[in-house]
Amino acid sequence: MSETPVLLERSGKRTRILDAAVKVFARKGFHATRVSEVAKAAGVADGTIYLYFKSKEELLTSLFEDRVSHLLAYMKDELPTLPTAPARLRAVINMQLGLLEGERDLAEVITVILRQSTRLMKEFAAPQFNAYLDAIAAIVEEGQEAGDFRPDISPSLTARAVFGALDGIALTWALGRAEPGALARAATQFADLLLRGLALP
Amino acid sequence: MSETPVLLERSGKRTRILDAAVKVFARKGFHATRVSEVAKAAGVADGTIYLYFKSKEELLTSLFEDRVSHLLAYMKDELPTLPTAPARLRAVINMQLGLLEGERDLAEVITVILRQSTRLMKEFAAPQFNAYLDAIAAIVEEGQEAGDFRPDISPSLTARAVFGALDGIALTWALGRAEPGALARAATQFADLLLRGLALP
Amino acid sequence: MSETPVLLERSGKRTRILDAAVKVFARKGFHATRVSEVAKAAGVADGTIYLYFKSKEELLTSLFEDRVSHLLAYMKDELPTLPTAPARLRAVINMQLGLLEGERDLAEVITVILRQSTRLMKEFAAPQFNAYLDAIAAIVEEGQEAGDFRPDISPSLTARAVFGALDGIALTWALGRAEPGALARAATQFADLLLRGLALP
Amino acid sequence: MSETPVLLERSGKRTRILDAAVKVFARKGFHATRVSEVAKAAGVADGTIYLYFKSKEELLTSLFEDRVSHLLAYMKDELPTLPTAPARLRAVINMQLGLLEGERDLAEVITVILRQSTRLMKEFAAPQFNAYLDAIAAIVEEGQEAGDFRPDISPSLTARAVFGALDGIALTWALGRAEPGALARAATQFADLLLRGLALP
DNA sequence: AATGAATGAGCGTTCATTCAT
DNA sequence: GATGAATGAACGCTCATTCAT
Repeated sequence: MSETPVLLERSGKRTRILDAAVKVFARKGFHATRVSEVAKAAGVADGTIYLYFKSKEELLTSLFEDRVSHLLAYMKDELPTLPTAPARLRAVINMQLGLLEGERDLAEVITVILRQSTRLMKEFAAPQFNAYLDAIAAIVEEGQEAGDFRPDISPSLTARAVFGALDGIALTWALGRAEPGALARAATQFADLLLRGLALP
Repeated sequence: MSETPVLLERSGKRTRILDAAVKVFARKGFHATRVSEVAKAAGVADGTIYLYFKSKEELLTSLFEDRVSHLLAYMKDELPTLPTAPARLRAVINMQLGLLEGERDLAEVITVILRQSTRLMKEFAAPQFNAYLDAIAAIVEEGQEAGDFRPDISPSLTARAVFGALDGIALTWALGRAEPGALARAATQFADLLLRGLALP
Repeated sequence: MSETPVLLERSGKRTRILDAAVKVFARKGFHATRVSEVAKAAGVADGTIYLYFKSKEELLTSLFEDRVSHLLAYMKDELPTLPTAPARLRAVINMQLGLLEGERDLAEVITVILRQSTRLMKEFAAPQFNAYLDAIAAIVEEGQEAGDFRPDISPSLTARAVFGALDGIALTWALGRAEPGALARAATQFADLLLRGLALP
Repeated sequence: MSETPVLLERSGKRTRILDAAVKVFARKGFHATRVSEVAKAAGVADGTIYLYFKSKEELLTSLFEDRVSHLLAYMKDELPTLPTAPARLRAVINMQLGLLEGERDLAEVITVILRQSTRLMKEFAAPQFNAYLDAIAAIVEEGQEAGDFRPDISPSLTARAVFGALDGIALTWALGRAEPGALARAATQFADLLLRGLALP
């Protein structure tokens, strides 16, 4: 009963292309991947990719946006409902690692591939990245004000350390160390480590 | 008996090329940098680069090896002389951040550029990276055995988190956030945070 | 028995496409024009164009044929009714320039765009072009036999010069030099110049 | 004894490429010619062309500039030394046709191929073309003031007609009509025709 | 050793054309 | 007939690498 879709999208072709892109990018890296390889993996013609994405680079961008949108939505909607800063911090940790659990390819794309396009990294990812850091720093600050966290540690430094630690955990996991399913356990342990470190003496 | 390399090296041309490479790679990224640009920045002809390095990729590899060799030597020679695991962990932190302090370009190359060559990342950097992680994990393990660190946290996880946190700190610093000179302060704060987190209850 | 085309044509869609093509070709040139642009300007779908024309090139061909058919018909039907060679030559001049007067786009298509497809120029336009030249040469020859024109000038050369001159006049007019409405005046002046040059001493 | 050349140019590689380009462009047209075909015809690698020319389009531009520079130089240096307007007009005619005599390929490039790149035609060729027309118009005007030419014919119209006629003559010659060597004869006849037409009654 | 002109494989992207609906 | 999403062949250009000097 529906009229024609707004633009293309009848079949899940866009989705198929994105799914193919994660796989191929993860295996070969961004620059070493030819657009025609993504097309073949997606089962579409080379040109079809350009009906859905402006360029190879935009394909990577869209991938990132598409997969991370849940995460950002969660940050906006769910986090504020948690009562304390420690709970919120724990939630962020679970979320960032949970996003990747079971999606090794995606993990590799986000931790490694995304950094392969300098332009993309500086113009596109950096702002989102900074916003994410700011959100974490805000939680730390609130915890300090509420007396949950020791006040002598820079929230911004903490944010960067937390993000980096999670990224590092995901990176080694993606590159093949650590057993599958380990991310959940890692999340708990890291949260313990961090919250203990942040606790008042 | 001399440690000096077998070939070339008289004129320091190899060094000039490496120095130029750090600068140009940091500014433009690995893939976006043309070999001819490095040549021009080093004041040599394009072909000359190939007298000292087998390929553009090997140029990046060599850069990494050259700059990180101090760090590895330090790990082998100096660390064991420190009496306790906490002291050794603190030293590693100071070292990794200290390597980069004052060398923003190098920091960017190691935190960002190195990941731009997938092959390099997987074949070359990963082993060294793992060795580094193992060294950190060993310290944690020793600390746990000595009763300095709580025993319920995976040394390997800790290693990855520590490396990632330091890398994340360096990354944001390299990309322009945080004031210059902040790395030293960051090192102290992070060490406090970490050691408190690791301490026995 | 009807002269109307066998297929299609009811809706005047073919005409709409041709009209759109003149405009777009004139503005952007043959190669720089995308079929989809003509389609959009004509208000039809891309594929529709292929119901009326076999290819982009045939679109240009048809355009030429369609617009020039009047001219060729005129040459066959009206010219012979004129009594003298000078009168016929003057008529040809008025006709060739008159065809374009008020149709700047068409003028540009014929003087410039037509030459942009080498194949079209050599295989399609050349024969028609030669027929046209021959017709002019015939007039000159008749004039020489009738004693109206000096006999020492090659009719074929004259034909080429006349066509070229008219084409050159139209070209500069189409490209923006010379005021609108100038073509009629130009026709008269050029006819004076030519007939004087051809006259017996 | 000479030092290294200013930029490349040791061998006549630039010349070889231009020579090859005239031939291939003339045979296949601008758009239908692949850069690799020009390279092969010139006996150089594809990439070499880009050491001498910025783009395929600039190759055509350079061709035009290179070949027409003699003509422009002649217009500036020699024409003014001729005593009367009729002599100067005759000289222009001989020159324009003489440029092409014996260079059928060049003739085709100038009369046909040059018009195949719309951008080139409008941005590059048009100004030079207009300058050329102005030069011819100036001669006609001088002739009128000196009483050599009838005053009732527009110099600018005449210039366009002359250029067009010569272009048309060259075009048919280039496309295969008219015997070789005919251009010289054509020049004389056309000059007679034109000067008679311009003469005072 | 040093040079830098020359090489040529490689690839992102466009767009005329097709065809399932 | 009409549509427009899909196709995939085609090509200009770049740049790491080589090698004659």
